[in-house]
Amino acid sequence: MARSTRWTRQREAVLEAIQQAKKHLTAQEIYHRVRQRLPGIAYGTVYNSLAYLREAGLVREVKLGDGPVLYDKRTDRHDHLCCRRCGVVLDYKVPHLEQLLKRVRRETDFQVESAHVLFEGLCPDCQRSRDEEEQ
Amino acid sequence: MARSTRWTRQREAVLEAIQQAKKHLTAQEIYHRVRQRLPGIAYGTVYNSLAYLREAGLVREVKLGDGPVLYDKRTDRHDHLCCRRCGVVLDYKVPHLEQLLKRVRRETDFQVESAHVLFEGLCPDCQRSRDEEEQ
DNA sequence: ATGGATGCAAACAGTTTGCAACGAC
DNA sequence: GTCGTTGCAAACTGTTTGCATCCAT
Repeated sequence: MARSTRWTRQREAVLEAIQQAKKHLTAQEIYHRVRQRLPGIAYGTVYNSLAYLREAGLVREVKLGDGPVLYDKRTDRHDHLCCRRCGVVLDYKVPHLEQLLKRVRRETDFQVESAHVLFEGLCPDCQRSRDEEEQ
Repeated sequence: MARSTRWTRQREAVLEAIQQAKKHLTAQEIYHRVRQRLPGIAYGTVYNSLAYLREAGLVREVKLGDGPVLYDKRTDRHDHLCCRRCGVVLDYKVPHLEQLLKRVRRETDFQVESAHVLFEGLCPDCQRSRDEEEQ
């Protein structure tokens, strides 16, 4: 239970890196981007900042099962599509998820609080690449 | 692309450990259980066996985002409930998932092939523990 | 007898931790 | 001035890899 209070240049820079990115970033990618503004920042500080920002509800973690955790500027509940060939990640919000949660609560003894849905398949680019290879 | 062909004592023992377990096992748990039958087996061999069994469709990996991969004797498509307090994992099959896949295919450019749903909440035991603490 | 699988150990990736020095409050 | 945060490095967990030996075919 960290009782984090201080707003530092490092935390600000990490938050901005995530908010300015056009895609979901790994801690490593954040580290390299933030280093251009704060060349002295340490890896540990990036992780510390990410934990702080997550607890503060300013960013969200995305865990895909494979590879490192991704950091997402979008903080509302949503789901993801992941390309099994190139790994690109897109947002997608499963509709009426609350209905499914109610159903699971009814059918099981679990007090279900949330759900994460991960779709896997081929992104548009990789569909094209595969089509070309097959010709 | 490994072209695995040989059925060894080690692979048989790893498969049986998974099939006899009443819960999903980590590689470490499998290692310790198999060691009672084959005391000489190496960690690397457990991982090798698990990769073989997964490719052969005899076991399934369960990735919960946190912690090590779990191995599941159930090989049909299904989903999981995970307790956020004690980590216990239960199976649950989301109904009509194919309908949702079709919808996602329609609404996105992705060629969606599969989905994994992870529900989080409190298992019955942890609901009880929490109720006691609050009294 | 062949070469895929094993046992062992070292390497690896991602993340966390310990601690003295620093800086936000 | 306090004490939470930083930078640095070492530790840690889970998994993969390299290689000589072994054994399933």
